[in-house]
Amino acid sequence: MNTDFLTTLNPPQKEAVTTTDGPIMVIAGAGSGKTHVLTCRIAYMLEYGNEAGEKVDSFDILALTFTNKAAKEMRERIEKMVGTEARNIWMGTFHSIFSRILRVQAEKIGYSRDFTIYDQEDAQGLVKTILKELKIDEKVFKPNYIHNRISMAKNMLVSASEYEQYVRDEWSEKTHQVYKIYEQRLKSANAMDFDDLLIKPLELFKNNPDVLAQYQERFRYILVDEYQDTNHAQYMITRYLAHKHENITVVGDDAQSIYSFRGANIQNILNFNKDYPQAKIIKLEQNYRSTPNILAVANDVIQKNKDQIQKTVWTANQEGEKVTVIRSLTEQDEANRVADIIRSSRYELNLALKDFVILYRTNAQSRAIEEGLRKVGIPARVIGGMSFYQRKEIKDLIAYFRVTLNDNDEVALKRIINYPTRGIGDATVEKIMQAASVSKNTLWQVLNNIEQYIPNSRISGAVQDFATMIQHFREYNETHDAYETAKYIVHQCGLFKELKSDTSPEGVSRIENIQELLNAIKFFTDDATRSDKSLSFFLQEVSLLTNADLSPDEDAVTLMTIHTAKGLEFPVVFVVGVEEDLFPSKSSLNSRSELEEERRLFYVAVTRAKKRLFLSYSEQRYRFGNISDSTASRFIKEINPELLNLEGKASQIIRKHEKNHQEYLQKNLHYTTKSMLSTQKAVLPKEDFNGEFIPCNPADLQVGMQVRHEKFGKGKITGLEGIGGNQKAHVFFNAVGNKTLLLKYAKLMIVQE
DNA sequence: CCGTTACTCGTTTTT
DNA sequence: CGAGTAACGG
Repeated sequence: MNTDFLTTLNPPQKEAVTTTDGPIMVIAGAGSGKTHVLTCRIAYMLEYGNEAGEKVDSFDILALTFTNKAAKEMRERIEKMVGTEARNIWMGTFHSIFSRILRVQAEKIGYSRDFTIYDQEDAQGLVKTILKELKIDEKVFKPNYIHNRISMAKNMLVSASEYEQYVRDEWSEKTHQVYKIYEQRLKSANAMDFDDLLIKPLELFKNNPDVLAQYQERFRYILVDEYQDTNHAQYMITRYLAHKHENITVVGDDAQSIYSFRGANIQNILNFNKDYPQAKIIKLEQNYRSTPNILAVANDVIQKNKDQIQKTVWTANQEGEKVTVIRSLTEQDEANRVADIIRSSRYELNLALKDFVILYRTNAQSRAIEEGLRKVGIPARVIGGMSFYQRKEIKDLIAYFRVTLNDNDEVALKRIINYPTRGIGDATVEKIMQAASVSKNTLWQVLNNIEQYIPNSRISGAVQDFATMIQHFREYNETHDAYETAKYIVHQCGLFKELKSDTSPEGVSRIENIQELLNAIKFFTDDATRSDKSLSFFLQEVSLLTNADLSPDEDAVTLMTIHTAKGLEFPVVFVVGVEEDLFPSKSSLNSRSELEEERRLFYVAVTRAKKRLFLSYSEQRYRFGNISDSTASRFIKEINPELLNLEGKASQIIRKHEKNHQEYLQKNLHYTTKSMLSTQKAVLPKEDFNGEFIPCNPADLQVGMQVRHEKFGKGKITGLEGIGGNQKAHVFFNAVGNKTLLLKYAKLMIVQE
């Protein structure tokens, strides 16, 4: 190990690294080398031991990070310093670490270890189902609002029954009603939502002192990064675990607390020394990232906030340029100007495209920017928004995996029971749910013995077939790894066939996405360092992925929300849409604390920049399809004007570098973005049929006959099925391909050869 | 039962 | 403008 690393640290950094024992709070200003300190600290403990001179075992360290990516990077850096010992450290997000622990301890809290994790969409879907069942108007009581209230309650450790005491209006009353059933349904689905991954460990610890003692002993050294964004449940977890040894280090910056909307409590960091009166507080105030100008802008704005820990972030870095404020007329204009500046300054500063980032307040803003970059041929990578694993086709396939592994997964089951369509409609699903709830049996039992619960039903055959198919998947999975099982399911469940028949650009891209998921699973199964190659384990990992975790390494400009950019740095940063009502967001103007959070968000945005920073606003912006006027954000007005350059000199620089850009385009002509895929629908070719349309008697139809349909034109019957009113014909139409028609309604005319 | 069409309503931010 | 839902016709 390189023993010189201590000399690379400034005095407070060194203190943060070498003070190994007892409670410590490190206030790490933006760009103060926090990650470096954390890595050195862990390496130091492993290499030199604690203050008593004992070596610290890598298995005894628990490090909680904000994203899985941060954990991965830190682990790699530690491994470079101390070797493979680094692999034993428990390092990851709260959610991933405790889902791991809950798998092992599942039986103790009444779950089985194959429990499913419901993401936001799944959880909201369940709330919606419950609202429907309770006949509560979901137009008024929106599922996402109700779910949000439930989630907040769970974060605050208020159970469904305890929630009753907070009922004071119609909203809280309905929330209470739904909350109770929501919890039951999660339980009977053997599922946990994101909040449960933090609450259930507390339940486990409370009811099993021996288990708590075991983990307290194991995690002798606890480290929590981004402590300013922990919520109450996370706070309680750390208190429980640290209670015995009190070797807890929390690292954070109150000025960067930006997640209160999901329950983060800034008081956790502001009150740390009340919880641990003997705590040592170390402030890292020297910034190594940004120019003095950029830092001055950040400080100007943040000092308007009342609630904060006193600190002075400063830098010894070289004087840079002024911060440029870009003012545009429209959002297209804004996008064009950003694109222009990128294509000129990349040559002027000799930067790669991935050195540029464009940050915005809301995901919806990415479109205009993407379009502007695409026009001049600059590749862009949009992080977040609809991420890969949230796409419909991916979620559909994953729902098949989920049902295969956990047959009580209600949400996943509903999603796939009739997709691709197999004749089990809403009405039938409703009946099945009813039967399960009345008989107090699981959904799976009902499905498997459908005749017993819903006798003489028309659709029992279809339901039985579905159940048998899932049963096959389950058996196959027992003897195969994740990739083999996934491939088997894709081809057997009908999804692949369904998508293959769709030849539109979106259909093709869906097939590609399915293929990409299979590749990801293959990559997972081929990973030699993994011991568990089951589909179950793959799913567990996938459900906890975050935006920041997906990082293909092509050279492209990055677009993301400011929230996603937390913890990152870029040579050149554009903050776009710095307008009143957008940033600060309109909905934050009701309270001082919400406005202060917006200001912290602005602080985070500004402090991502190393060399150059642009703040951009437009005088007009599309909102809900209408153009509306906007003005510069109050945050811009809070900056000392001397730090700002109000007019960029974009145009001259562009002319100077236009030739370089043209050469670049020549070399990269193949470049396209996904957003270029057109969404146009297939247009039916006009047919030269002018005769009178006379529908035939369905009984006269035979396989192989040429027929004509009023809308679809000419086709050939490829199959007939069903009897009486339920008779269907499969017809291959020249214009639109295969269709299944219910002959009760569809009129066909026999074409005489 | 299924697909198409007409309307409504919304944007914070995410593990 | 676009996603998502209700209503309807085949």
